[in-house]
Amino acid sequence: MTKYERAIYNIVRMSREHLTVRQIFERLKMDHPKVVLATVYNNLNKMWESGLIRKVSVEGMPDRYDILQKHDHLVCKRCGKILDVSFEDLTAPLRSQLGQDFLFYDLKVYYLCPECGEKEKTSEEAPGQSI
Amino acid sequence: MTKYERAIYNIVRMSREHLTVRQIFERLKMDHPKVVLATVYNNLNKMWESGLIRKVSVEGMPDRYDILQKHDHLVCKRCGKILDVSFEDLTAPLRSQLGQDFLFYDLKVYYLCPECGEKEKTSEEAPGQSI
DNA sequence: CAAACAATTTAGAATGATTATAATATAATT
DNA sequence: AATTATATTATAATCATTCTAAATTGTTTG
Repeated sequence: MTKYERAIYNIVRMSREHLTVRQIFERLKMDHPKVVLATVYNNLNKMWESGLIRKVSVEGMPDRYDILQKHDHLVCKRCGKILDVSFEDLTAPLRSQLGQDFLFYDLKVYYLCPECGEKEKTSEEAPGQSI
Repeated sequence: MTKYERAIYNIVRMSREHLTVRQIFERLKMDHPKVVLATVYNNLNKMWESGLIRKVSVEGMPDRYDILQKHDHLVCKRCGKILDVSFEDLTAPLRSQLGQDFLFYDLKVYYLCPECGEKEKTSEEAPGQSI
């Protein structure tokens, strides 16, 4: 592991949030002011390809990264903020319903976070919804 | 509904695949050669915001659109191709585990499609993986 | 240690997706 | 028909991401 790879990995690992590439870059620059955005992309892709980190995508927003295996996500459909949650494991029932093996699954539950729930009531300019 | 809105809606509705904006644009141009990409974006966003169509995002790929409510997705982790599947409904158990109401959920199961499963064995240049 | 080779980083250009803007065209309303 | 509102066009602008080639660093081996 190179020094940047390790540093990026630690930023992703230590963060309670789900960081975008740009946020990771900003944090990395605190300790390594000369680093360049492409390096962050290179290392994130490398670690993603090797399965070390996970990419989380929410429609219309840049991908985010996290590290913890085995958890699900609670996503605010309005502001896109993500919380970790752990629902009961679905691997076995999904495999049996699918009738074949698979690699992993991704479960997101969309809701309105407390702040957005408030705003939604008044504002007519809501960012949008899914499904 | 304007003529473009209706036409775009029908393209999304009729397609067996999950189309990207660009694919929808290409199909729309067959019947309406003068239409412009921004119109496709405008109408898709409008229909997405009003809940008429659904946006499906897979990490690292442009968003795709579909129409059917109430189904899940089987995604090839290598090429990103999406198939519709219907697992048993999780609304009730998720709500009770979460302890609160939510808007909807999104369940994706990642696997290697037959073509990619083959390639994976040989090629050392695999596009990557998640989790 | 030094030469040779491999891998990483940099800088910046290139590509793609999406949004914003202002002008024009179309549709709806009085 | 005149007025107003809404959609569409044609760009330009903005982001996110990838690519390229050169420079740098790291590793291996004579």
